Amino acid sequence: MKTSITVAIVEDKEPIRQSLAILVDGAEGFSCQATFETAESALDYLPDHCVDVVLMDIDLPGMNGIDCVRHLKTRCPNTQFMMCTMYDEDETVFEALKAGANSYILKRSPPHKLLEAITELHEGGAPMSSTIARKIAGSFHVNTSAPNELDVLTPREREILDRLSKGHSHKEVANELFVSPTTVRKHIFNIYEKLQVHSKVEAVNKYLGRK
Amino acid sequence: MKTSITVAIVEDKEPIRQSLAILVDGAEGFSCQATFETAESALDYLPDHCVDVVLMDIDLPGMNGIDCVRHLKTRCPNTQFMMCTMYDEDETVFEALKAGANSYILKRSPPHKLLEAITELHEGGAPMSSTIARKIAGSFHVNTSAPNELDVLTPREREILDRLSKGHSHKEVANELFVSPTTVRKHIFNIYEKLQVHSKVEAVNKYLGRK
DNA sequence: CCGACAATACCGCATTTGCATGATTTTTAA
DNA sequence: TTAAAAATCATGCAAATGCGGTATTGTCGG
Repeated sequence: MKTSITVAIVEDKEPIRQSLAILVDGAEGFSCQATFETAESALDYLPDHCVDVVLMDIDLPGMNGIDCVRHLKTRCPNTQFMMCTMYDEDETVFEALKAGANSYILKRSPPHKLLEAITELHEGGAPMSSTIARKIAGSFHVNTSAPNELDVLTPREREILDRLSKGHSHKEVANELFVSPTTVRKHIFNIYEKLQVHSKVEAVNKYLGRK
Repeated sequence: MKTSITVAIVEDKEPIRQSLAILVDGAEGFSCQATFETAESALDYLPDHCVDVVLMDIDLPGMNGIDCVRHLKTRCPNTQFMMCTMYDEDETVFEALKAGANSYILKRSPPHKLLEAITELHEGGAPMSSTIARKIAGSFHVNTSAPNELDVLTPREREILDRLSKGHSHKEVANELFVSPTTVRKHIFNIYEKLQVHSKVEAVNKYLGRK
């Protein structure tokens, strides 16, 4: 007989917490080990009683679910965290992933989907509600049709800018490329003109695509 | 009667292409509009005959599937691209997402899963094979247990570093903060010592968390 | 109370950098 | 083939920067 997936639930609203617990505990192969009303109580208990999966609400009184995950993840590295919330705002999603969550599903998902997701999470997947998954995938997309400012630079200029971006000085770049420092300075001057900037930091910011 | 999801397939290996086409065309609600052996032939045909979903192999002779997506995405903005490949290497996955793919599944997925994924993709989801999804989610994770180098900085130093990161000079920062330029220089000097760097660009790189 | 630290400020020096002007050679594109 | 663009190098100046030392004031924890 294979052992059940152990689950904990962090959710402040009584009825939801109860029904989640009943759903999990009633299903074959799942075992609800603990439920918490607050992030603080979860932080108190879970580090000493690690479970396989934690269902974490985000909108909690006091500490929110994301910060709770951030703290727990370091103490329970083998626990998987499933954010379980009403909202699908961009920032919340990405903050949760940064904090260490491996799954993000909306509460409106039907019960059987939730159990499926828990299983998938435990088996090494990262189940996401479809709108969330689309957001995440889309966040990588870079619009190639929008002409990149850097296109106006020549390959040589990009080469030099790349080394500047690593913190190298005029002289260092000159040595690396086996050219005169004055040549490098000339290139940098040209780069500044093309990018409409007046210092290394500004140029590097544009190069690395941060505003 | 609702219309079928129109599909195109780009896959160089004959048997796989055939069986995918048969699978898609044979299923209720799906219609395989075209199949291609190469990225080039797909680029030639698809812009004038946009479909709902394209199943794209990555490892193609000539142009690879990722570059093919990059080009097609701008011409068929409403088409969804599903990368469909044997491998799950990190770089490939992220390059595909950057190129505009919304889904990435491994060929070893069973047929019914593939059809499910096409439907989910068409309905606004971003179906991923579980190992892929985990990679993507994990790519956001920042290890908070590793003490942040920036923690050694005082609030004032961070304030100054933040302005430096925007490309401001000593003097500008001094004016913004209503302190003497020499004070700012002293702070910067201290920052350099704490972060073990020797130039603005290096300091800003550390501040913005880019190596 | 005292020591540690943060924030403020100044002086000075050598180097780096931003900006201007000009020139030669090679490569690329029209 | 001819013109434009890119890459190379030089000279010079003024300002910005990196590095070192020193000093005053205020805050905070032991």
